[in-house]
Amino acid sequence: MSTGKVRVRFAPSPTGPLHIGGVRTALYNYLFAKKYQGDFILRIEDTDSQRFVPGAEEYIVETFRWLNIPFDEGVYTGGKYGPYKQSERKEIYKKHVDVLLADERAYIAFDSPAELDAKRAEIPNFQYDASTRMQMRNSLTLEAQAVKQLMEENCPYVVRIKIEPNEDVTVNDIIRGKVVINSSVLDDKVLYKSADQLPTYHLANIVDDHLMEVTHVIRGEEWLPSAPLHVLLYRAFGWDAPQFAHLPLLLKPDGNGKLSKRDGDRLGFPVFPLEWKDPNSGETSSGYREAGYLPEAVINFLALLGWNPGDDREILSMDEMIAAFSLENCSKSGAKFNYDKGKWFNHQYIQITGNEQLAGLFQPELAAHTIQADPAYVAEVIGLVKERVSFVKEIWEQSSFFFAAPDNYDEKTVQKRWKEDSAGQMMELAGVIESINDFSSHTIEEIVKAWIEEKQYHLGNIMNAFRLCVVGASKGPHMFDIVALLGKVETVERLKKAVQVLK
RNA sequence: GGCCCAUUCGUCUAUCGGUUAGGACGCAAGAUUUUCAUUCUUGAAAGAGGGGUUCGAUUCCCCUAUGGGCUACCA
Repeated sequence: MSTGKVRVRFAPSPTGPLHIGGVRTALYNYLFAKKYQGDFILRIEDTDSQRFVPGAEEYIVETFRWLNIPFDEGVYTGGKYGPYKQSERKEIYKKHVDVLLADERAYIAFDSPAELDAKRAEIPNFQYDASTRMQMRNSLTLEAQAVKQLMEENCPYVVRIKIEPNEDVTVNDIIRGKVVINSSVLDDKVLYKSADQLPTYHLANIVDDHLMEVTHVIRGEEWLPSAPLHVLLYRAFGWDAPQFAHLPLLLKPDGNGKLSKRDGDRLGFPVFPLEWKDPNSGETSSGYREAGYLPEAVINFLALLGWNPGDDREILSMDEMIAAFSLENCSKSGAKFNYDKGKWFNHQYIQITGNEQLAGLFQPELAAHTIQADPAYVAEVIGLVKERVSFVKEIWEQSSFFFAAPDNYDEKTVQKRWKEDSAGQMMELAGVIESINDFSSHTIEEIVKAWIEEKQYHLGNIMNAFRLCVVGASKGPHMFDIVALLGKVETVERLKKAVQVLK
């Protein structure tokens, strides 16, 4: 069937913002595909018309655009296996359902939701399967004539798979090994829904993966229980099944259970890649992008949650991850989401990101403070403060004094650092600064320190007072770097202003 | 309830029968420093419990416990 080329897909459902766990699943698919020079496909699984949320599809596309994870094929990208949106493949599914029906691998069931509920209430642990199907209203129990008539009367029906009982079904999972489940515990799953005349996930998934020549199905662990059903479906069609790999889930940082939207609200961190405004409730959920994360950091962080490169590296570029990726190195157990580590990753990536690029990302923050500054100057400022921030938006609190002179002076610092003779010394210092011609950090430092030595002043006292005057608080980078960047005029002005205010 | 999956420092993980059980985040202490950070060094910190198999189990098997997932005309 296939040419041997690796083909994997990410197949989200447009029912809301993409969960960060889904992003990780997509990432693993991408890494795997690229590792083997294969194709990475985006397929939209919108077979649930009830839960469709407008904007969700665009959100998915925007997410991977931001993360710089391109699809080789799929919705918006195109490709020769389309359409890539399941709602546009109705006839394909219908045709395949008919094949199953003709082969008696599936049957038609007329039981209404109410009848099913009644049955469930009546029989504890009721399951629609070989042990119960003969008590129900379906094409197995009804006369052919009756079935025909019901269909002509447009009586709602579903198509169910006919699972033969008592057979051990084996799923070979790359991550977990052999998983064996007896077919008797499986139920006759609905393959085709009457409500919206669309297939369920199970049918659509198998048909599409086969038709799109998907070689490896890499998905979340929540699909493991239905994998035997999928194996049986492939067999019913007479197709070879792709290889399966079920990824462990992302769990809550505290307590138990899988990571959910609520955990983010509760613990104060995003669980979505991008900010999302729910069109129905109007509620807004925060996203990693808006929280100031760099896409590379999010990717690196997520990649290491459930996978390791086989050595001690923690910071890996996309190319390095692709080269090192293997499903065998994925862990079997769920990973608790550790936000602190994510923060650390972002700090690391801020350090290796160019100042000009960071300056661009910092622009909105500057604008919010009504600051207009030369991009080159902003980049230089960022070069001085980047090592003390973990997020782009933290740059402002570390660098605001580069853009405006302090209009007040931190009280505690004043008490601690502003001595009796500070005012006089600072006026003297202003004079020294004014006399410097080569205004480089190094030269300023040399001259100022020489002056301090000559006057027998206490280095700490002078420097701390100096910092208070220029910065307004006890923080910031190397003092002479600040002064050099601020320039002579501005520095002297700030010294004089501070002396005036602080007496 | 039934079925399936999992279980190494607080967290993410390495170990593919023999190790002082390694790394990272976080935490603590120290060093550096004119401030705040950064950085560096050091430290504390783990094989769920019980049976086997084996000369030898964190590693293989079984049981128990715990955690997780699934159990819809949702994906």
